[in-house]
Amino acid sequence: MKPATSLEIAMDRAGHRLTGARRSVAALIAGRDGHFTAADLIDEAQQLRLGIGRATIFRTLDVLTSVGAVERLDLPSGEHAYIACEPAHHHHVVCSVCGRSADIDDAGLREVVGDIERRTGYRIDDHRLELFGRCALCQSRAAA
Amino acid sequence: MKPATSLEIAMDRAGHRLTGARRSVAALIAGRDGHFTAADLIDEAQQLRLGIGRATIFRTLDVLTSVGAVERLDLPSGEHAYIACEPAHHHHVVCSVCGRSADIDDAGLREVVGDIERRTGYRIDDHRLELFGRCALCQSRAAA
DNA sequence: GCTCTAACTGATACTGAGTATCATTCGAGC
DNA sequence: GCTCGAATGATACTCAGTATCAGTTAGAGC
Repeated sequence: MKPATSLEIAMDRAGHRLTGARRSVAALIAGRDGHFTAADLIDEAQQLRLGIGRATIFRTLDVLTSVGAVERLDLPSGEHAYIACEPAHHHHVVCSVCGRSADIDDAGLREVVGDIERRTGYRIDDHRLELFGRCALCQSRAAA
Repeated sequence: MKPATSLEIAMDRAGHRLTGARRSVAALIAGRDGHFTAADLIDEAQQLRLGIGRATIFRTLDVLTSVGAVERLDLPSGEHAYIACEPAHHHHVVCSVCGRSADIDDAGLREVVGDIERRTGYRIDDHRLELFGRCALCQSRAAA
């Protein structure tokens, strides 16, 4: 079988098999707009009677994360959520009302990190910036 | 009883009682250099036979977090760790070798956030920046 | 198309973090 | 000292995530 969605392509390229279960999970993720938790997918799979095991969903999320097609983020509540995205270094702005998110590139953060390295003496290998707020739509809805 | 450490002062100020258990937990935290997990504290309390329950340690960490004397951070591994710090908005650089951390102030991030707001249309209420790398000491050790 | 095999699967059991409950204890204001 | 509500430890629970394992399947090589 040939890969169809970008999630499937990403798994295929990395040498992972394209099984029925993985396609189903990819489709569930592709049908989502904002971020989602593993529990969300498990619930949905159960409701749709896809016959996919809990463990398989976790495993598929791991694969997609390692491939870079999905990124894990930590909500302020401490929950672990996932989000489908392009496999390049970037960050997310998450709307705390509707859950939708937008990708942002480095946005001048590289300079900030360089400045911090200079001031602290640390050599920084990795960083995560997560932003939480309200998207334009939810703002105008609240104003109305 | 009068509060002694800064952690105790923070709890006292916010109107929380200074109990024996809370003092013990505060002492455990004060005796730590870098970040730590709830499990670390529970283990240590058990080894020292302090007679503090698991639940109490979680509750005390909650109190300290709500008071701002301790901050929760998410390690790249997905673990939840805590770190004692000043109750002002700032970020952390965490050494992935020794676990020690340094506080950093806004470091020009405010401008980056403002820029992102302009470009995405989001109104950003909250942000988290976490940096992981190696501290100066661990770098020179690795070089030797 | 058929065969073969390692990768993958679902079911199940397990672990470990964090929460809820509840009778008992205790800090601190009077 | 007394009082009372906040805090406690023990216990049981929930829920996310992992380990195991026998059975299944994708897809490469023929």
